[in-house]
Amino acid sequence: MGIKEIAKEANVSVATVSRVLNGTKFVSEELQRKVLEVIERQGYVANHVARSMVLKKTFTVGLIMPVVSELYHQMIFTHAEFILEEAGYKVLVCRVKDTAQSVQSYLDLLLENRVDGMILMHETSNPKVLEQLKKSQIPIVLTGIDIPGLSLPQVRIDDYQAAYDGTKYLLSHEKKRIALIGGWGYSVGDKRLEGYKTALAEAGIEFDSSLIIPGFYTMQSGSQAVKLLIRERIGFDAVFALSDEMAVGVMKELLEQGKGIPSDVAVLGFDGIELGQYTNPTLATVKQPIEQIGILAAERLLAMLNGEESEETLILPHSISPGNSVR
Amino acid sequence: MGIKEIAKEANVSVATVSRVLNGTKFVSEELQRKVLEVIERQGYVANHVARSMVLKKTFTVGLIMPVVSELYHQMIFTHAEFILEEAGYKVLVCRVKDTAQSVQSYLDLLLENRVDGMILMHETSNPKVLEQLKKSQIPIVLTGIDIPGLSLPQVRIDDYQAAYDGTKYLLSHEKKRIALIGGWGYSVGDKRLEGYKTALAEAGIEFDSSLIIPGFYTMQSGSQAVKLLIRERIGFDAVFALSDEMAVGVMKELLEQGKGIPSDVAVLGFDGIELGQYTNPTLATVKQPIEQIGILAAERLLAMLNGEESEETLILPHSISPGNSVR
DNA sequence: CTGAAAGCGCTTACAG
DNA sequence: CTGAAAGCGCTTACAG
Repeated sequence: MGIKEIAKEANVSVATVSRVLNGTKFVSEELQRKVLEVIERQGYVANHVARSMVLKKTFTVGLIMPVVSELYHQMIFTHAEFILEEAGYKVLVCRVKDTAQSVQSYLDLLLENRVDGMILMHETSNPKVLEQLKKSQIPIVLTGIDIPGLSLPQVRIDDYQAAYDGTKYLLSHEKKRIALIGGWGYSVGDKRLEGYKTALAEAGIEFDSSLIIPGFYTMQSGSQAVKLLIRERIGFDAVFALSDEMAVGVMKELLEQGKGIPSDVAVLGFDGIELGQYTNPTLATVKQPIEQIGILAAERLLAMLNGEESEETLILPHSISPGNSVR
Repeated sequence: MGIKEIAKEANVSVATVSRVLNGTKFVSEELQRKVLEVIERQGYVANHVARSMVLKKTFTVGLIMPVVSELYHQMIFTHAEFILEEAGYKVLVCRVKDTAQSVQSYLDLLLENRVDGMILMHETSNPKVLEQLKKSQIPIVLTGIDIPGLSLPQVRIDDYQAAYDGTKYLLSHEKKRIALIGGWGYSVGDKRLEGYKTALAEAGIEFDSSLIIPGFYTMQSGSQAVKLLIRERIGFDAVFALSDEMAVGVMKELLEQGKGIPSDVAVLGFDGIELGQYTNPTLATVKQPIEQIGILAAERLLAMLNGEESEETLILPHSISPGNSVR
């Protein structure tokens, strides 16, 4: 079953078995053949948990991500995983369902399981978690998020600028009453709100807080936001949803309420997931370089896993992706 | 750093530290307090890989799933994970990108990492893999799939019947030329094809193989299937896409080609993911009990992890979920 | 090139 | 109730 049995049956030492298994040292062809033969015949399966214990390395990376904007996060994960897997790492995914408390427990979980590094895609302001992150012994890269005051490397876009550009885009289409749907109280959302405000101010349009609607970055919450706007009789000629998934919900609800898109209401999304090209109408959106974010986050982590230091923030370019929802 | 340091500092044995850590045996309040104090002060983090080695249990479940029909598989994963997590298990996700070879290597990976059990959502016909699955020492439950000849427990719907019912539904809406898009050569797809054929035969409609289009269960491939049908001038008044994601691609392409849905072409999906209610028009679909599949698969696995035997196949009921894409 | 032995950080019979 | 010690399945200096 174990290396010991293999060794005995092949008439060699466990050291030799270990060496042919890992190719760490030269082993004579004869012994190699003998060992391999026994391994094959016995159907021996190496025990990586024992291996991890002595190496103090699990070849596992922890990934903490929120359960909203699934298509966006999933795509980042997909690209990051591809790189990590190629480098011999597996990934332990933690999907944060609810509150900050949950980030805490996932962090503990990953640490107890001795992941070699972490990709963090979920913001938190929990001071205890922040403290833990700060004195983390393992490399961590923040992906798509910014946790101010933490000197960890980041890979993301400039959310302020992106929202500013998105808002400008809507303004350039003669929109005056732009509802903004997003999650407030977090760094990313708040920065985007600032970008929106700045663009409005520059256009000489007064900020109206009744147009700022809280959303949970799900299709359903996009739909609810529109319901709210209409129920409260808040006039609006555009919706800027801070995730494409919310935008999908927004469009569905608008159509259901008999509104034309974009004739009555223009809709602009955020993220640039594939789905936006398959909706009817197609979705204009502020596009994040999703693939690049995933790849670069993984590569950055790998570099750190290989001993490189990094605190650098990598800001990737966003762009406006046109669609029939804004015209 | 380790339990040994904690023990020394608290003036107790490592056994005692282990006991208060795990609550496995009664420890006097005084020692307990002392140990806890040191643990807290030192910020000790338990090492679960060492723990796993001696316990021969990793509290990890492996999940092998395809990278297509992501929203469907993701939802099953979501529900299964919820149950598993509650029971103290974490899950190691393997997302199969390409061929059968890849299932093989993921299987090896999971076995080497000593997962306690596995949920398999990806079909395979690779004989070596089949052999490995057959003599698996750990519990495995097949989820949403059927691998004939393997006496492993399954949780899924009756794919034959579901496709039969879906086809009947389209037929009852006076559709005569129903294109079927799916993946052939696999158990699930082939069964659905049989259901389709039977329904057609019962309705006295001759089977036309030019209406059977291969697809990869992605939005893009749904779109391509429609392009193919139109390019080849194959007349059709309905499309039965064997995943909702393909159906979304189908609808997008139909609209783009100026076809009315359902006036010119009715579209029926398969799976019943949330997105179908957010498309325009809303998607009629053959609905799988996704939540139940996920939950029951996880519960079944947990039961086996607790020593229960099971080879039972659990067939869950499907249903037709109406939508404006079929009227 | 190969092997004996120590050690990775825990858990748990076994004694006391 | 508590502790000394063996052992989980590996890797790797250290000798030879």
